[in-house]
Amino acid sequence: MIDIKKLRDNPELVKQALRKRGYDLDVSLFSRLDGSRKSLQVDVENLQAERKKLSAEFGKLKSSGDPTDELKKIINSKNDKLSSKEDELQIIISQIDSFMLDMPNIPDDSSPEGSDESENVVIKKYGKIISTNKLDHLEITADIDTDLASKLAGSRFSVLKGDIAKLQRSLISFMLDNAIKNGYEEYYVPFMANTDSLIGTGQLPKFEQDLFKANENLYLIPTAEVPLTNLFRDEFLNEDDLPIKVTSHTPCFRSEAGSYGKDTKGLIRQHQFEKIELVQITHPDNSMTCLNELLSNACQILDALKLPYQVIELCKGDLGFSSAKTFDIEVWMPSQNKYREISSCSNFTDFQARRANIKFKNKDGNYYVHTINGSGLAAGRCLIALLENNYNGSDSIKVPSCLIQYFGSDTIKIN
RNA sequence: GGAGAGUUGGCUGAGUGGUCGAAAGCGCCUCCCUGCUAAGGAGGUAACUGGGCAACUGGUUCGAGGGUUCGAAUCCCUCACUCUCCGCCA
Repeated sequence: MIDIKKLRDNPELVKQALRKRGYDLDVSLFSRLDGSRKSLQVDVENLQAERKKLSAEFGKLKSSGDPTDELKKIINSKNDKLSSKEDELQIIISQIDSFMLDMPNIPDDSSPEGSDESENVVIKKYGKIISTNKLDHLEITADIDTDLASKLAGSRFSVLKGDIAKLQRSLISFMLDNAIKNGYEEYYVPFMANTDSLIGTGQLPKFEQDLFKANENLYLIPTAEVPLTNLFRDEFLNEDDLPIKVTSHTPCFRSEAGSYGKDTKGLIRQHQFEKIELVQITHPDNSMTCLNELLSNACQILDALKLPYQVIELCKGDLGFSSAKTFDIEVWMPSQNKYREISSCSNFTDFQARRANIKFKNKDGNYYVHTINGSGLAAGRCLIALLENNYNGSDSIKVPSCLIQYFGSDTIKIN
């Protein structure tokens, strides 16, 4: 949620900033709503103040034994007026609330201009593309079984067997240990989240169709960003404790509504996948520095795995709903002959902090923190990148040296 | 699943119809004292929000939502959550 004061004071400025990400802000609707809010609120508060005074008088009359009938009549008629005004005000306020909740974050000035992904900017390339392998991960190993998964659950699920399952587990352990080494505290969290949490991080109310709903108030998490960030919801944090760095490995669940026909084969786009998430709760003064640190924390994984990748900076038009600035890390997928997203590292500035009410106090006042997060990394996609890049073309896959201590061997034999 | 207790400020916790946005303690801030530190003393310190250039001045909020009442942290109803005991269970 953006600062409503900013919107009141500079609606045109906000409108222009949001236009760059393709959002058309209805300024006249907002000023109409906010105008009615203002006059109604003044009326309501005046009536409330009057009632307070009259009720106190009533109490005095009552205790001195004087008649109260006349005053009661006056108060009652004021109350009638008050409650109808209150109802009107309530309606306007809830309209303003949903207006604000539907509005995306304002892009950071430093994000490149552009209207869609074609205008994203490559800012770093790492590693040499050496694999000439054309086989995809399903063709390389039979131990990734999507047919079996469809018997169990349906399309967009997978069953991993034997060394492949173990390799994914090794990746997860390596990534977590790396995060811990970088100062993140590991958490184990619920894989379901309530609506307040999902509103806090920005998935609700706008993107309900992307989530799996378990019951009236519970959803499967689409990313550990949700539980990790909401650990701090409605908290006052210690300014000296910032930045707070936390991490967790969780499965992530996405309905992938609207992605029919996209990435239908293999593990690229699944309803359920494993991910290590990095989250930082930062001081607003240095959140961009923290974002760069988090980005390099994520890149370290691919460096260690020796997988070719590139980092791109999203242009304003391609930013996610809650983000002010985003770097995507894309790993080389030989079978597709292109880079695919394996992490998205974003600075949400105070957007999530406002929704989730995460603040710190110092002697000058109360301030919203900034929130930063990114995958470090998506384990499923990392697994297939590893298989495809490290396949020897016939019968084995090389295990990178950083994983050997977890996996227990330097090669995977395949049939 | 059964029975009971609870949810109050940054934290602990008192408060059963008006004098309560709320005692006390902790924490924090300012000052005094002290060679330094510790201890001690004085004062200050909830959040959100409206109006106003400002000084300032209103309103809301005691888990959430309804109700009773001139007036609700306090009484009634519904719901959520937490804890304890019993049952069941990985």
